[in-house]
Amino acid sequence: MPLGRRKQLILQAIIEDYIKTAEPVGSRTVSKKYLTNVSPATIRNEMADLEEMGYIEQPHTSAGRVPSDKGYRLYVDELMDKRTVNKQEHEFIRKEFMEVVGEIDMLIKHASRILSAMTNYASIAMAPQFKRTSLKHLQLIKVDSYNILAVIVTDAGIIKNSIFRTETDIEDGVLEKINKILNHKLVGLSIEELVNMDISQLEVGAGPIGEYEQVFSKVLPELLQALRYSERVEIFSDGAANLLDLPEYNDVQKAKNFLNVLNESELLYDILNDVSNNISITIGKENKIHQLKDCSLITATYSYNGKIIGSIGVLGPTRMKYSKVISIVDCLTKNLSDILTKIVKS
Amino acid sequence: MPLGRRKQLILQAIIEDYIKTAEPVGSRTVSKKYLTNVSPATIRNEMADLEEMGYIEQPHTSAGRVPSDKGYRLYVDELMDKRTVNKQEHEFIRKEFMEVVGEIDMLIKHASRILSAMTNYASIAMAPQFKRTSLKHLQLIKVDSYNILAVIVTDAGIIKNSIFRTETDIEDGVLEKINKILNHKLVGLSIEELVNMDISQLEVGAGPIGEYEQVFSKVLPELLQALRYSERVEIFSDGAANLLDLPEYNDVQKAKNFLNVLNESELLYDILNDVSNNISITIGKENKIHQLKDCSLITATYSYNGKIIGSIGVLGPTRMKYSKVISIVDCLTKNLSDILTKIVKS
DNA sequence: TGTTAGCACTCTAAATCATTGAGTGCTAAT
DNA sequence: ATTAGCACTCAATGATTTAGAGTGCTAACA
Repeated sequence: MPLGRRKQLILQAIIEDYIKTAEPVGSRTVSKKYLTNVSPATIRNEMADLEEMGYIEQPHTSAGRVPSDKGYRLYVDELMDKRTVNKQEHEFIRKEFMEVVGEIDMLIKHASRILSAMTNYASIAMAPQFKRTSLKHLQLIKVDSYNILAVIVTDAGIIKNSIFRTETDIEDGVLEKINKILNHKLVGLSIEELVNMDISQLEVGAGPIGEYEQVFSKVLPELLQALRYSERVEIFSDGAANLLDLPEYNDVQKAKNFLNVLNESELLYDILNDVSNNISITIGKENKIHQLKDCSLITATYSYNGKIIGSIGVLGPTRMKYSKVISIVDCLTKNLSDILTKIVKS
Repeated sequence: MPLGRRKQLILQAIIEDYIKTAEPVGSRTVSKKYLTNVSPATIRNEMADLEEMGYIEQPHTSAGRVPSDKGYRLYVDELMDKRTVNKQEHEFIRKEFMEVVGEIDMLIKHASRILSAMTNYASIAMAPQFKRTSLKHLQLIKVDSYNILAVIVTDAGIIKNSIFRTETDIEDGVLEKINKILNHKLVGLSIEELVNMDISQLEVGAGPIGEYEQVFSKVLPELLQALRYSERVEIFSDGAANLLDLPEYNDVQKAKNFLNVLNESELLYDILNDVSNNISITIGKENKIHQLKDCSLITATYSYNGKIIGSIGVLGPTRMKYSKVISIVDCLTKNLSDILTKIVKS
């Protein structure tokens, strides 16, 4: 049953007023501020219908109405005005990204900070997923007689290091050769392929490898181990304190719940990892994590060279400024993708 | 004026009871639970004295007494029973450290997590300060025609990477030579020395350098830049949510203040950086950061090969379980130092 | 002289109660 | 179909009371 036009307007009014004020919205308010040519009584009737349909709820008999998750969902999908970032916001994002230097993880961390600063909600971000990138350069370095450092460079400028021991003192020249061979064989493969690779397949390869087989059989497993270990991805979050300003978190217990989630990298990883669409919006109980049943989450992916390598998002109350947040998240991830792609190309 | 013995006992009783309960302590309580052979009236007299001397305070006329910062200070310095970690705790720390793998920063992060889990307060930690370590190995790697990756390995297994561009396509052989020269000249120097080094001094050095001067003059500044940039040290914190369980943070505003401090890496860096003694205890208003005037901070340094390279600490209310926390922080940093030293040697 | 019992006094926290007002649902009139 | 009118509900607010924990002081005591 498609909602009548007036019902839509009333629902929209209720949601937008509630987003602003966090107070239940009464018929009088709607009539005065939003639908000035309709009387409160009429609106009351409509509201009763909307409640019956499950779009709004009443905290108690003598209070106004509050949007339900279903209401927010309709709002986001159909009712809301979809805005884009304004000039100042766009400029702000651009500027903030200008002054970033250093490792790529720091760039993501910074992006997270920007996001929480601009939205006044909490933000979470996942550093580029190593496994989604592909090998660009690999180098084994002899740090001292018994320690070898593997340096792995992939797409998007991600660099990983791993130190491991060997019992035998490998000659510089040999390592040099091994480096050449490995790079020749492996560069261009995705890390995911590498990790699942059958080592033996490589070992029985063509000519020159056999010569160093001993060293290989020592070094390769360690290298794969390092690769596997690096699959773990850093998770950042920022702006948790912002939420304490919101009336819904006046209850310290709720705030604590929330903070606990933000500290569980595993959980956040799960949240950020199952993002497939470009922008994903999760409202209240739609959330898999039950601790977040009063929260909404807006995430978006960022990519390198058109390939999705990570995601970043905003976590706030269901009473969220959806339109604003969506536009900001969208703009931010686009900028982020651009920068990532540029950094490496330029 | 040295406090009389009985006054000491009373002060100790008040502090320990207050640490447990967070409720002002009355004369009756002290008489009943701690000094059973002294009447409440007598204790009242003593308490009036203690208050005059500034060791305790009265929230309001008809309440019990609460320790002042000065009182806690005396308690920590002279009154408190100095305990050490018990077997379970010791075992717990040992075990937790066993299963750590991966980068050194992760080790510190994990240490921070252990600390907050064991104490139920918030913990902060500083990753090893790059500048306090010395160069072990340096390698420039050609990633592709125009990008060079500098890998810097120092003491305690710290590894830093930096990618930079060159306009000229440097030959592999040349880079190889430069690596040799740089390592020969620079290995063993502390990063601090390196950073403050006069480049020209190196450039006009003996024989073989001249040959590659052009390349050198391109590469060295970038390298120094990378070193300087790496001086920034990662700061971790954990367990902030623990504090929300404490009655003193029932006030959301206070909690927010606190969280904000924990998000300001700069502030935390300052806090952790000015640690000179092995263990340092800062109580309430002794703290330089005014936002922490209701908190106590216990920090300790950890070291590699006897050289201090970082520190880690616990942040909680002034009503902190000093003895317990001190023993845990002490044990943890000792273990950490051991492990750091072992990792690299073994 | 140090200690203690007794007592009046203070002040917060909790409980109780009345009041206010925002908002509703229903009915009847338009 | 819309709206004015009205009785009703219920949370929030504030005033008032009560209870009790704790103090300081005085006077008695060892």
